[in-house]
Amino acid sequence: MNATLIALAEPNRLRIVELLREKPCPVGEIAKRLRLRQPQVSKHLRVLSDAGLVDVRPVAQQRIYELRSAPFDELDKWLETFRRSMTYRMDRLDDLISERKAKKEREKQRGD
Amino acid sequence: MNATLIALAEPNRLRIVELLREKPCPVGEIAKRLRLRQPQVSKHLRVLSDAGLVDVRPVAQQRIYELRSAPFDELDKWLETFRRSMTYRMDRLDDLISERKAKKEREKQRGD
DNA sequence: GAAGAATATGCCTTGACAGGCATATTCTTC
DNA sequence: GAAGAATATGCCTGTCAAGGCATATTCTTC
Repeated sequence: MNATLIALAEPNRLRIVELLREKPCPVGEIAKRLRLRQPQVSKHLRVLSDAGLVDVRPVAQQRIYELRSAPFDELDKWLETFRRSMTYRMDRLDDLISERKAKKEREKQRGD
Repeated sequence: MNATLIALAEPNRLRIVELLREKPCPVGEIAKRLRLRQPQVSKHLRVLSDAGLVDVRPVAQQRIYELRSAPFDELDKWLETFRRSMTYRMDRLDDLISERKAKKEREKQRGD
């Protein structure tokens, strides 16, 4: 769970994942489409792989990366428990009010 | 979205969020229950607040922190589109592969 | 088996960030 | 208004991870 979040937190890795959401992709194409250097892409894919977010499949010299669904299912379950415990805050108005208060607080403390 | 993930990626912050899932909580109690130093807790809460994950409500000298639902709703939406495109992808996986091969063949024969 | 394509890895540098601690700030109570 | 509780902030340090680059590795094709 935490591993999944850590892997997804890095901006370029998130971009890679969102690209892979469309379709499986070889390293070179990822690098090209996201305008990243190939070594960095390989490293990011390594991290994603270690976290269980992607699978690799070799085709000739290429390596096709694709998303695994398991971690996303987990994340979904985790979110579900959250939704349950937060349903009592359904009214938007209450949210907006406390939001305004918090913002004021922050400004005040910064001496703005 | 990315901000939410970054905020959640830090292990102790994740613990704080999971604690707040139960009920709103003042800083001191968070520190005590998670066995963290108060300043670190305040700093983590600052990050969570900046990311819009929590709200603050002052009560006497205490500050009660509570989760906001909006970011989790967003995360949920994001995940939903993900699941959609992943099942779609799974169905068409083989098609995409042979498609790619065919494209390569064509490029090759053109002398690319 | 030599050349070249696609990818992975190792080393280095730098920036960001979490923890520790002291201290400032805010609020209450007397 | 002084004392003390609850919290925030500033500074310092160490660590870790991402980017850059060179190079190793693997596979294909001739």
